[in-house]
Order: sequence, then structure tokens, then C-alpha cells
Amino acid sequence: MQWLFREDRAAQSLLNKLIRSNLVDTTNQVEVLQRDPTSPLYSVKSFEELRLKPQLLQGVYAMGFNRPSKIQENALPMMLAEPPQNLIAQSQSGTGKTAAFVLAMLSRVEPGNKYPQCLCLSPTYELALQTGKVIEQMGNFYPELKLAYAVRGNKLERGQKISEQIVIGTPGTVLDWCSKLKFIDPKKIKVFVLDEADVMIATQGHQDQSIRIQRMLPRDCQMLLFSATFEDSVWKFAQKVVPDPNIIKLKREEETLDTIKQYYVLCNNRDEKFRALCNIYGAITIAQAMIFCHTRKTAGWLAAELSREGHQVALLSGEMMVEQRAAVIERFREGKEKVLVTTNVCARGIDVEQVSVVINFDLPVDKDGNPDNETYLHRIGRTGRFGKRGLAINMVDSKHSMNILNRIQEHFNKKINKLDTDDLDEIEKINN
DNA sequence: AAAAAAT
Repeated sequence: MQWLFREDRAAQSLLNKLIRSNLVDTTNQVEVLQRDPTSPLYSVKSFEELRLKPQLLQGVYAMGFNRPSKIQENALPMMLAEPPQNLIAQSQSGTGKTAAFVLAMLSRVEPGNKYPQCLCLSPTYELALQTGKVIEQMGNFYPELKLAYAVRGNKLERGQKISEQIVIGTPGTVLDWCSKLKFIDPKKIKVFVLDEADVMIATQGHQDQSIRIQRMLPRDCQMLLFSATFEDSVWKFAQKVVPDPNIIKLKREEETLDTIKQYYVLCNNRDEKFRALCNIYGAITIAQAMIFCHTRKTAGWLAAELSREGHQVALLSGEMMVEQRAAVIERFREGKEKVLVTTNVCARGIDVEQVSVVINFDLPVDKDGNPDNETYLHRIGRTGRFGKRGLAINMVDSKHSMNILNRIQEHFNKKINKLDTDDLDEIEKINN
């Protein structure tokens, strides 16, 4: 009798798990496709359930994480399964993707082995630094663990082999370190992470370098691809280059965050945009703001013009020296500047909590002049992080750019309302 | 067009 009772409880608990998983599968929020469709879907509601090494759990809690976020609930069990499985995962901006893959790397690293075992690629210098900080914080309780930054300007002695167990870097430098310079033995990498994976494997993105690096890795290396966006053609390519992946995919209507209010301001030319921007400047500097321009030149011009008007702004673009870039982003993080004028270099991943307004001074378009929906989503995702409210303002300066904005609205099936510059209540509401 | 290399 007792035995039957216990067995029933076990059966009930398994059933609960399945019901919970089915909920995940059918609420039409995400689509979860498993490499082995017959194995039960499993999601976790606490970090304890993952049976992490104590020093890793300590790191997770020290960072202030209490419970797994939605993407972490689903992705962590898949990433930590034995034997290791590959994963392609999509989740909205600011929902905890970085912590998810950092935890996966730390769970597999063996700090006693003094060579690189985990490799993570970022599309930009600033994002590599930011993700590196997360790795350092979460790995803080592994006494022997060290992290190497494979980024521009980090020069090592010739013939050296690096002893750091985890490497974070940008594609060009990582490729050099793996091939020509031989600082890293790629055959010993166990976990390979592509952050902002869609741009890392896209033809117009960093495809060449990322794929060349991937080909040097061992066949059984675990591959983890994360992004908030995967354009249809990129999804197909991702599934071609990643063997037997688990997949977590967002439905189109779930891609946008409702916590970010989107508006546009109608102007006739660039000078009008500049004047409109000056009009709302007081409102956007209640907290912090990021202003995106299409070219480095426009960003430089806009930063100079705003300075001339007496506004203190920071400028960040890829033409600057890396030392200067690091200093600018650090000052912005500290709130020493309230406004950052930048290019697409900052469109993805950059996480500055105080940013409550994103301004598209120029709408995001690709090299053919078509709307760049993915970049749009990433840019506005610099605000509204981890459930906070945010505001995105698009500056339209012609019929042509209005058409671009309309196509972006259609793509996401999301209305972007007109904002009158003399009506700034909306901006102030966001900031209280 | 921007980003990405010790070229």
C-alpha cells in the first residue's frame, strides 16, 4: 500500500512536469523543438533544480538572480543535459539570454585545466567587454578560473599559449588567436557560444569569420546560438550549420516587447529633425537616452551640433580607438553622460539600466535601403530591459523614411503612433 | 552602411 502510494506520487510529479512543459509548448509564446522529440520537455522553476556546482550557484545568487527567467527555464535544462546538446534559442531583448549561456559555459568548464575550454563570440568590442564582466561575476567563486579577452588592442607575446579557461572575443581577433597566432587550441574547446547569433552567421554580418572558427572546433563541441531575432533565411542557415539542435523560437507577434512604447516624429529634413530633437531634449534626459544614426559621419555631426547647443553628449562609433571606446561606454554606464550618440555598433546587447529612451535619428536600413527590421528591434531593445518600461522615438524626415517606418510597422504588426513635439507628456509618463 | 584583423 505504502509502495503504491509512493509510486503514485512519482507518477503525479512526472505528470505535473509534462503538464507544465505542455503549457510552455501551447501558450503560443514560444515554439520548443527538441532534437529528440520523444524525450519529455523539461523546464525548471528554480536554480536549485539544476544541481549546479555550489560555487556556480553562489555566483548566480551573488548577481542577484533569484529565479530563472522564462528563457532560462526552458534553455538551461537543454544546455546542461548529458551528453551535451546543441541549442538555437530566440528570446526578446533584456530577458536574460547572457546569464543563460554564461551559466552553461561555467557548468562545463574545468578550472584545473589551464587552457581554453569555452569560447564565446560577440559582434562588437563593447558587447564583448560587457559579457566578459558577466562571466567574471558569475564565475567569481571559482578560485582558479580566468577569462581572456580576444578583442582588438589586446596584444600578446608571439608563441604564447593562453592558460585562461574561458575566452570572450570578437570574430577577427578570435580567428587570429585560433589560426595564425595559435594562442588558442580550438580542438580543446568544449562549448562554443555565438551571442547575437543571427548577425554572427548572416552573409552581410560576420559569417565568414564565425564559420571559419566553427570549422576548427572538435565535432562534439557543444554549440549554443542566442539572439532576439532570426530572420527566416538565417533560421534555415543556422539549422544547417548546427548539428541536431534543440530549438526555442518566438512567434512573430511575441518578438516585440509591449513594455516599450513606440512613436514617430514627422519632419521634412535633417535640420528639422535636429530642432525636434532639441525640443524633446529636456524630456529625454530625465533618465538616459541613446540616439542612433545611420553613419559614423552623421553621428559625429549630431554629437557636435548638440554640443554646440550646450548639451553634454557622448559619441561612440567604430572609427574611434578601442581605448577611447571603452572609456566612453564606461562613462555612459556611470551616468556621467546622459545621452549617447552612436551607430549600429551599440544596436545590439548593450545593457545600461538607466536608458529609458531610444531615438532613431535615422531609421535602420540595410545596404540596399530596405528596412532593417532586426536592427530596429535590437535598437529599441536597449530600453525596456527586464520588464522595465521604455520609449522609442523614430524621427521621420521624408516620404521615403515614412514608407520605411510603415513597412517596419507592418512587419511586426504593431502600430507606431505620431508624437507631437509640443506634447511631451508621454515621455514624462515613462520616467516616473 | 557598420562592424569585424596583429592584415
